[in-house]
Amino acid sequence: MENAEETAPRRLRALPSRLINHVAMSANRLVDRALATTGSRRYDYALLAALEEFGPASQAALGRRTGIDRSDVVATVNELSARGLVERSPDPADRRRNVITVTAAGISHLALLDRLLSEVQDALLASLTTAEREQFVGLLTRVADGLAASPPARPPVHTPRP
Amino acid sequence: MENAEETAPRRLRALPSRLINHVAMSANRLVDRALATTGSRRYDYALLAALEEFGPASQAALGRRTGIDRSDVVATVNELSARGLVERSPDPADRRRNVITVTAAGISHLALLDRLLSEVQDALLASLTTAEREQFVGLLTRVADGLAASPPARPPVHTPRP
DNA sequence: CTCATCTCAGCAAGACTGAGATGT
DNA sequence: CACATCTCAGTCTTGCTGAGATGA
Repeated sequence: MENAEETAPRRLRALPSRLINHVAMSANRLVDRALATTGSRRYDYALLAALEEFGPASQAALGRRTGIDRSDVVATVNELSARGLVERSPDPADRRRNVITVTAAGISHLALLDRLLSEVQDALLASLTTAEREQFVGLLTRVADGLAASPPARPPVHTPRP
Repeated sequence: MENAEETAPRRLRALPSRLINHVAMSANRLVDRALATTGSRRYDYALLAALEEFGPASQAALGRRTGIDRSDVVATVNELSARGLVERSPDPADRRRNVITVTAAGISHLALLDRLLSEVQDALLASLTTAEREQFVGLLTRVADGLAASPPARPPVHTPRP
C-alpha cells in the first residue's frame, strides 16, 4: 500500500497562487461550517451586512455592493425573507424595484453571524501574532487593490469548450 | 441610474477570509487564462509537475500527491495522453495499475507552463516589493501550515440540503 | 425606443460520491 | 475474504448567461 501522506511537488508548494488558493479553500470551509450552524450561507451574511450598513436598498443595488450576481440576489432574498430576516416590498417611487429592508430579527441574526465569523478569523490566523496579522492583512489588501486597479483585462467571458 | 462602483460594506472589506478569497479568485482567473492560451488546465500542470519531479507513477499515487480526485485524474490523464504529453501503460508488477510516464513533449510543455505561471505570479504580486513578496509568502505559508496542523476537523462531508 | 429591474431556467466547471470490474 | 486500482456515470454547488415581463 502507498502512503497517503505523500508530499506535493516542489513547484506546486512554492507557487504563491497555489498557496493563496489553498488558504482560501480552508478559510471557505471554516466560514461555511460556521455559518451552516445557523442555517445561513455566505451570501446571507453579505446581504444582511450591506442592508445594515447602508439601509434599505433595491436588489440591483445590493448586487452591486456585494458583488453577488443578480440571479443569486433573487434567490438569497427569497430565502432571507422566508426566514423573516428581511422584507421585500415594492418601491413606490420606482415600481420596477423591490425595496429590501432588514427586520429586527435580521439585525440580531447578523450580530450572531458577526460573532461566529470573528471566531473563524481567529482560527484562520491562529499561527500569526497580532502584529503579523496586521502585516498580513495589509499586504493582502495591497495585493487586492493592485489587482483591482491593474487588469487591462477583458470582462470575464463565458467560453464553452468544444 | 445607480453607480456601478458602489463600495462594499466595511465588514466585508475588513474580513481576512474575504480578502484572501478575493485575491485567490483573481489569481485563479489569471492562472486559468494563462494556461488556457496553451489549451491546458490547472490539473494538467499539477500532473506534469508531479511526474517530472517524482518520475513515473500510478494514477492513484498522482492523485495523492497532487490532491486531485481519482475521477479527475482519469479524465486528465486521458486528455494528456491524447495530446501525447504522457503515456499510459499497464504496470507489469501490479496489473491493477497503469504507469503514467511523461513524454519529451510533456517535459517541454511543462517548461512552457512554468514560464507562463511565473509571469502570472509576478502580475499577482506586482504591488509588492521583493522584500514584501517574501514576507507575504512567508506569512501565507505559516497560515497554511497552521491550518494543516490544527483542524481536529471532520473530513469534508458532502451534505445535500433538503 | 432605450434602458433598468426582477425573475426564472439552465449551463459549465469543479469537487466529489457510488458502484462495478479487475487484480492482489 | 478484505483491500487497492481504474473507470464511468452522475450529483451538488457556484458563478454566470439568456431571455421574458414590467416599468421608467
